[in-house]
Amino acid sequence: MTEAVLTAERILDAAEQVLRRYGPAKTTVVDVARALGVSHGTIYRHFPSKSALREAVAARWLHRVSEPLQAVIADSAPAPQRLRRWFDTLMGVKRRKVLEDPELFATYHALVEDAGTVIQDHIDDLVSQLAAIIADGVAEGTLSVGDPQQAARAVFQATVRFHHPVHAGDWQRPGIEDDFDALWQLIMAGLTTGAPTVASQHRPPKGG
Amino acid sequence: MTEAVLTAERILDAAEQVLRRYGPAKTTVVDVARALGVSHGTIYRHFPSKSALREAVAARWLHRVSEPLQAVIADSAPAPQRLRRWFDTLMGVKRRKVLEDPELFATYHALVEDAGTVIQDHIDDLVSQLAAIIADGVAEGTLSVGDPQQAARAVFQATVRFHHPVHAGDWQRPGIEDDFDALWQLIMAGLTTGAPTVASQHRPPKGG
DNA sequence: TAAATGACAGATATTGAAATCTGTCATTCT
DNA sequence: AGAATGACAGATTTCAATATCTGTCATTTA
Repeated sequence: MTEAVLTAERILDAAEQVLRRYGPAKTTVVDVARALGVSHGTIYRHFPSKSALREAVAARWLHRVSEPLQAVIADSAPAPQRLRRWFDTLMGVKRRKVLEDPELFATYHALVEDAGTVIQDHIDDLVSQLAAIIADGVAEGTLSVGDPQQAARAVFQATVRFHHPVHAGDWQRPGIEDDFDALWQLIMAGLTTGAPTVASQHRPPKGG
Repeated sequence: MTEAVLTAERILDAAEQVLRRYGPAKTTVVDVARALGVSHGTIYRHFPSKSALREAVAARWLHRVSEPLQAVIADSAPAPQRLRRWFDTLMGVKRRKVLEDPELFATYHALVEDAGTVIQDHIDDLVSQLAAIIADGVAEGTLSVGDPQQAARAVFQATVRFHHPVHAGDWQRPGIEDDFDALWQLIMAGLTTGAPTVASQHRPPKGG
């Protein structure tokens, strides 16, 4: 029946299908193998363990999130507009995913949660994209910050509620768009003030 | 043995003890009653249901968080300092709780999670406190924002990663203090720029 | 008579035996 | 030979029988 050679890619496709159907808790390697019409031992020729397979699925999913954002960076609009569009795109993609299929979204979130370094790599990627836009803004004079990399991290953290999956429940609330607009106003004000590079101006007491 | 009259307060005390010992999943009304040396039916004369009891425990816990922050507001220092101290206090309290007894922290977090309106009330309380400080700052000329209430909401959201319990895992990471300093710098820059009152300067496309 | 009890019904949780899963590897297939 | 298989051991999960829990209320206690 299935003529094509068995590749890691095909296994990932099958794994996605099965995960979509059974969810992250019930999906087994045997299920994935059955979906492909092979024995489960064969899967282990391509992935060293079940969790490696899950990680690969998670990584591919995250890549699908970060890829469309590259297009925004390539754009020639001024940095402030691109920055806003970058977030609108990021939030739009995630929001759409939750609304369309909350269960599937939860599935991928669970996958990512115990996927080792995959999340951190993804976040680093996103922050780098932000830093690139902010650096452009500094170059063209539309933004004014000391250290674009640091500013990018700060902006990413400030917006956590609007893109981190644990807050997905909030994304359907009524006032959420106004909330983001208010936050955006604060952030843009902060990014156009010409902040110094050095970090700490006042340290909290350390001991417990 | 136990001479004192049975009050709601005493039940809450006992419930806390039992929760501390058994965790939120294993704690039963029977356990709480046993700890007090009464029958479980008696508990229901003071609380209409188990979840009402849990809510009351959660509310009391949250109150213990928001109360010490009132002292910061009463202080006479300039608003920017008070604002920073307010956050240092809030984050300090939470951080200490997680470090001292992560399991107990998780217990209370679970309690609060399914405690109905209790969380929202608590957040509203905190944001009001922030708004008060920011309004003072505007009055004394050390801060400059259009709408203190809106600014307070924005600041609270921007700092979510540093006080929302779902992010507690991050609080022990090495760079966390620098992260907050960078964010704080952005926020303070935003709060001293004299932003307009109206919210939206550019709306994202709505449809999916 | 106001507060507390404890037996009860229906709902929920625990438990341990049986079934299934993961990961390995000697063997089979092409 | 290189790829795939499937039986196997130990770990994990399922499932149904059993026990416990929640919330009520007629009765007891002080």
